[in-house]
Amino acid sequence: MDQQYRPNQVETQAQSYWEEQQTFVVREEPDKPKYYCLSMFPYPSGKLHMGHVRNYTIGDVVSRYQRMQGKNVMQPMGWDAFGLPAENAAISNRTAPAHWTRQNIQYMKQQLKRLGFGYDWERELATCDPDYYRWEQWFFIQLYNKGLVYKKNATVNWDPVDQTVLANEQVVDGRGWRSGALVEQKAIPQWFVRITDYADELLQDLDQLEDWPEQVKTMQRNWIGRSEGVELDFQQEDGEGPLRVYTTRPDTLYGVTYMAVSPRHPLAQKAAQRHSDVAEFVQTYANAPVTTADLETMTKEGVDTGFVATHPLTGEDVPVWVANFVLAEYGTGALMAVPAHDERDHEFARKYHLPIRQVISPRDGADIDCQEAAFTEKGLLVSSGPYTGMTSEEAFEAIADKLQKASIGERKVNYRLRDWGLSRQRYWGAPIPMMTLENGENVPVPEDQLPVTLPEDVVMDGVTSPLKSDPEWARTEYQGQPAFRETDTFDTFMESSWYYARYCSPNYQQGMIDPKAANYWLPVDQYIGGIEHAILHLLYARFFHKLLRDTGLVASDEPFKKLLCQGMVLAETYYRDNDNGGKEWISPQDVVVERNEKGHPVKCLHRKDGQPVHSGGTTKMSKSKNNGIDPQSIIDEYGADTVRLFMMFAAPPEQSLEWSDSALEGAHRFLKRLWRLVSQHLEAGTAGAPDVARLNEAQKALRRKIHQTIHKVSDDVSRRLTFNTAIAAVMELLNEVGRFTPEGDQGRAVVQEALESAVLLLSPITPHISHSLWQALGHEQAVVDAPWPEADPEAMTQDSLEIVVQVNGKLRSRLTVPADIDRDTLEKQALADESVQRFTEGKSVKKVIVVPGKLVNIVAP
RNA sequence: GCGGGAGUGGCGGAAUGGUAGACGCGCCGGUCUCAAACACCGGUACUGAAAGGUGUGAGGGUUCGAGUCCCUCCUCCCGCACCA
Repeated sequence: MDQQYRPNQVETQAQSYWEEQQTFVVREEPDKPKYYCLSMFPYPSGKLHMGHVRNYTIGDVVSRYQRMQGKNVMQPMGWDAFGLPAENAAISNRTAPAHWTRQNIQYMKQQLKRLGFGYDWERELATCDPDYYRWEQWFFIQLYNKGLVYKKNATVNWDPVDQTVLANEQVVDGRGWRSGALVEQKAIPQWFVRITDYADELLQDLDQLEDWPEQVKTMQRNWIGRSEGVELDFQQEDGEGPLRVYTTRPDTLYGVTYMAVSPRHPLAQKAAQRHSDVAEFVQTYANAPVTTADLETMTKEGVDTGFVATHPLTGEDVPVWVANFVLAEYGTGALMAVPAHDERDHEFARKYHLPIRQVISPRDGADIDCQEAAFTEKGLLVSSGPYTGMTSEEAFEAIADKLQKASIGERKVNYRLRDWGLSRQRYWGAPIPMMTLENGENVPVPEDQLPVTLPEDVVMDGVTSPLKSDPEWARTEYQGQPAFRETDTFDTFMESSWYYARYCSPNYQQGMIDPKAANYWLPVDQYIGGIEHAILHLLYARFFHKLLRDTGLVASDEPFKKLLCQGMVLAETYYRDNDNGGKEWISPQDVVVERNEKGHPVKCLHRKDGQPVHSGGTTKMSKSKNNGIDPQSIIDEYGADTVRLFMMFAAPPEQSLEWSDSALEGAHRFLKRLWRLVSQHLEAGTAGAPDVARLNEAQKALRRKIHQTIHKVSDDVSRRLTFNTAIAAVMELLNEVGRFTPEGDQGRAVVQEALESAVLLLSPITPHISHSLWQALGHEQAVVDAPWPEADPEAMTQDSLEIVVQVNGKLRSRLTVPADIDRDTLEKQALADESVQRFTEGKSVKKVIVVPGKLVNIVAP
């Protein structure tokens, strides 16, 4: 074999083998256990970034491992092709979004192939293809016919200069990113799907997802935000009937000292007509930022409407305020404020000198001062009329009953989750298949007219969607009468909510999903993607799966059995101060770090001019900080295996990963070392399997290490998904091989076994070099088709063990003892140990704790 | 603001309640070389001559034993519904 490791040659060779053999093309094989491994598909933004490389390497490692387990593995890939960036690129490059997108797909596909990922490319799909989105349109109509879709007014960011709707991302400090105009809120009719109908099931079924990270499930639970409370009326003369509020704490009803409504609440609007200060306030917040984050970080402000409401139990007058922190969309858009027992109400009451009335006291009788701070726990009722003395729980029931009997309130389950708004006023998306008749009635596009195709040959002016600026596109007919097409397109989350199911039968023409294929492959066994998708994408996909199930298209309840959320890819940042007070960011690849003799960094210099630069800390790779590393240049220089190995070794998958040029070189060095060890071994030809009975101690020890490594790596790769520790274990094995002197046939045989094991264990991570080395080690069958090695328990057994001896939990000695030592003997030996006695001298031994095979702890206080 | 994470040598990280720092990077020393690069071998938490002592963001607690579990706090990161 070649003495030198030439990654380019090795990788081309392996890749053409897979291509010729169609290694990764799969179909349903009912007799074989299936494994569906899915990585979140990329948005075709131009070229792969390091985050993609990380995501897809993890998926490929899992897939190749499962394949070696004998599974029928499907690993598909496709393109989340609709979205805002294509429109922006189209404007600046003067190309049509479709053209730009398809060009990017072509380039990125070739990059993915260069990285050696084992995808079944016959299943490739792009969401911008009419063959894909036609089924989405079809499905939307099914939902419409089931009554799960409805139209209502909802607000959007409106740029009054460009006369266009802006995405939240396009609003910077309350202004349109292009025009700079102050953004307004505008209510327009939009389509919604009733995800709240499924809120309870989406919540309940989280318990089924045993192999999802607990943190993701917790985030989804909180996002759905189920709460049990009471909706009740405060009589009110000035509005359109009583003022209805929702509360989870009816036990605090006697502590209500004011009411607060959202600036968009009808009562606020009414008060605005009468009082100029209210009008001004409502006006200010009508155009206020819409994101929840902005809303909730604003300082809490309000104004008295001058209206009063009547307390349903005491009959007292309660003032009604308008407050900026009341969410129009949650509950009834109005709340009863109990400043003594709610922190936000408390802060607001203190600011506007509203009364604070304590009605709950702590169960343990502790002294509290509600004027100083809100007491938000449940407890015992005080100053609450007939309910005084009850517990919060008792009072909840009693007060709810009372309100219900008087027909002024009822128990109500509320969700923080809101229905999913599907409409986007943009061009580059799937057209919503609806029409409006001249009488204003909305009707779905008849099925035989699907798909409603998006025209692709368009010119973007940067302001108006081509669908909206061309009146001819919308003009159509419905049963002989004139009709107008919906010019809004779908939220791109629609496409990414069911792509995993379409991969099972990507070319199926008779329907959305071929049930036979879907029920073989689904659910996805392992799903991998960024943590940033923990809530929205993953919740929408779970919802869609239940919709698919209820339409009879899939049989399972949940789409993704096991979930892995990988961390971000970070890199060091460097900068120099500009003349104009800004910062000039310098690529980490242009910076040399000088170190002192202890290896501590002392200064950072620019590679080109040798002048110092400042270190700006480690952050997510981004254009703005100029700290992105292009994967392509790294692949060109070191090869795909080195990049894959580095990515898997530098951090466990859930954590963020810091880019490091020298660690990358370390990964490359390791592969060169592996290559050299194999090539040195093969100078004397291949060797057969060792004869276990004839091994000497050193050979037995190396063989023990081999099987311990197989055991550890198997667990790391399959159960823990900690590829970093798996690689570390193989490195340890190779370090031992390097120290080992092969003597005779048996010595060479053990080395052969060690090298073969290392190649097999690494093959999911570095498949190309493994392909070559496996061949060189004398195998006809390609490594990709080889089975995963099994650890031999016999080889792992040890005759003697090292036991740690502690005195009062501190390490004092180590004993080498026979593996089958009994407890008493071990205890005696530990107590007799010289360095143990130094610490137990003059003390009485109270207790001895023995952890078999591990440690002895002597308690002698 | 709310919700979810994370904090361990000079750096990335390991330690699945039981030896803190595996493995790698960096650095130091050595071998090879005319020399350099590559490669290989050895060392490397801090402190101390040694015995030992001290160390996992800060403070408290549970335990024979805590980086790991619990409470309070600090810092950083992610998400917040029209970025994907």
